[in-house]
Amino acid sequence: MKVTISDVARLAGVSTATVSHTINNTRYVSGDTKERVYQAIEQLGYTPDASARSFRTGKKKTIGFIVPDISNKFFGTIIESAENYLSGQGYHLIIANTKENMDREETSLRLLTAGLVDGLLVASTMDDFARFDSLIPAGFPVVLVDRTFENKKYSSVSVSNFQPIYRSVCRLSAKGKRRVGIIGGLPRLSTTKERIAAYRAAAADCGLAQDERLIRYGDSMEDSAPPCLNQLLEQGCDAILVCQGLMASVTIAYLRGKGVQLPEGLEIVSFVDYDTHAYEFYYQKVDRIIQPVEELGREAGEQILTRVEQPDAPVAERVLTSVYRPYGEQEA
Amino acid sequence: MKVTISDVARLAGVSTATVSHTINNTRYVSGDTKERVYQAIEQLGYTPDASARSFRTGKKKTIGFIVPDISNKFFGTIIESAENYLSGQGYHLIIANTKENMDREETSLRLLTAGLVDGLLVASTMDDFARFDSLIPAGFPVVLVDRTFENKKYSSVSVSNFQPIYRSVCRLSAKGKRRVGIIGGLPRLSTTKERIAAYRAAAADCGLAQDERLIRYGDSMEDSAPPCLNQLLEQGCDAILVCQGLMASVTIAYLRGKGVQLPEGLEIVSFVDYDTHAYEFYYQKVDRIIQPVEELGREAGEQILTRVEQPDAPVAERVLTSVYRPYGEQEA
DNA sequence: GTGAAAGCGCTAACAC
DNA sequence: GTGTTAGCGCTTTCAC
Repeated sequence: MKVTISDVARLAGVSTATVSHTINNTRYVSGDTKERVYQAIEQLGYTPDASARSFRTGKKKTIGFIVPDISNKFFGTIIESAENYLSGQGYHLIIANTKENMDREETSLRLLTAGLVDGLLVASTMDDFARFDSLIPAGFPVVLVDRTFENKKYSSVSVSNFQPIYRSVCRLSAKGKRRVGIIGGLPRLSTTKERIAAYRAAAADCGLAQDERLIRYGDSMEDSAPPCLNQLLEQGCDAILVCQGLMASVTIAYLRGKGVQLPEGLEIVSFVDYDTHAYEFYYQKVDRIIQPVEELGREAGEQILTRVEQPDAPVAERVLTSVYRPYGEQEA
Repeated sequence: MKVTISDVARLAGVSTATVSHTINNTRYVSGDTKERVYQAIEQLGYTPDASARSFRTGKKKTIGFIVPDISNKFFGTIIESAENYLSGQGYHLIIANTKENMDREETSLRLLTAGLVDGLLVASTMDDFARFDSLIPAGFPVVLVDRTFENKKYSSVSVSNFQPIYRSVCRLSAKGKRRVGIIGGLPRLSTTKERIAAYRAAAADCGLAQDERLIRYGDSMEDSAPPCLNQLLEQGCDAILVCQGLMASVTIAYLRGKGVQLPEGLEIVSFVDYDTHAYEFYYQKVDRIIQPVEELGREAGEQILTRVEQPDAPVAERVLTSVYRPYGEQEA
């Protein structure tokens, strides 16, 4: 049968309170008593029951992370980084995958806020803040990751992409490009909106063609890139920005397959979701916008623990910056 | 404050037992009573507390998954697939990342088996079965994923790689290749051992050079491939097998960077960890061994629930098969 | 068809 | 410096 704290107490000849305090270092216990307790624990092979403990204390030592796509290396890396931080702080990580589906997100939100986790990290796929908000119990610790809402009720950790997008459009313009296209992610996401806004602003400021047909939206899944790309090529684009890592990889591969020479035939600016040397070769003719993915994950971990441990702390909005790295330029 | 089952009972004018049974459909409740209970629940915004429930029942409705590298798309996809199955069955997934570190695995094993999860999926990085085994409480449901041990005490879901490796070596031999090299993963892993064994058997059977210097081991991280590759090129290899997806991608990129033409300059056989069209172009000159990654994840999910729900079921050893796809051949 | 009440294993007042 | 004990919120046996 299961070994409980009472078994240990009995064998050690002390009370359960003493055993508990010994284990948790929560009040003074004499060296001698400690010794006997540890011996009993050892002898019985006792392990405190985590669910009894969390039931009693109300602390689960667990954080939930709702992501749109676990198998996407961008999120995989964020998860890794968050998990690394959290496990170091004695927390566990529960993962829920929404596949960019709002109903799945709703279900996960309901399940995870029902006493399963102490706090929630969410890379939301919702377009509607009110809907999202209605699913979070009052006072429940939440940190938005990567994707945010206009409403700043919740803490967030995100990446600012305005500057690198704006800058790359200007550079393309200076190089004489006139029809610059862009492939964004899902239109409802804050990240996409921000990037498209930067693109629009820069195109206007630089006097480039402003044509809605130059703006295409994918869904960040790999198969969505080629159709967008074809449409942009039909529009006679001389340069294209791709706003998401996986779509960018596919785009580059696809262009090579078509025999398009980079950068002569077409200039590409690409988001890179993670830092890797693996595709350096493929990217060496492509301007890159490199997101601070690991920092995003760690920061998300830090933020959520702050909220869990100090629920009344002011809402924090942390914005990290991407690095813009034109091809040919050396790494810093 | 928190709304409990007693609050609901009081408002509905019934006992807590009735509320519980109504929620859980666990004994007959008259339509009328049901109605009142649901109304009270609605009115109070009651949600049953998950940790009280799991404390009481002993069931956490949660499975742990210990993986060596979350950010690796191979594991990311397995996790996604397992999570998809498990969430459909009402289970949650807790992730722990070991980074191929045995001590981290030990820590995770200890933490997760201490009443946090109902069962454990493990893609172990341990070389020592005894050590692994000693960390699992008697009768605790465990399913080994991808990586197995000689000892068949635990259920497992893995991929058989003997056949595709053997076959590709034979084909290379038939094409006149004489010095076929191989880059394996971590030497201690069952997957690596199996692949190297297949390579050795085939090299011997086909009368190829059997030279230990043709066998190199990486660590499945991307930076480990180039050194291995350089050593093999120095050995005058005319063909190379790469046993892991990420290392294969790097290898192909690296060879292109060096100006090596595939397959004329060097023939490559590569493991592909996941099904993607993204790199079709890069892979079109490379023989591929495609692992059934999604099936691996789903099967792992099924197996662990079987063990959780029927702890006395016989140990199951499920071996899936990889697909061998020489370049130029169409997909089935 | 429903209720009363006994705990699950642990923590943390409170008491001495 | 340590013990006693009251629950945390829920499920489930036993009773009617």
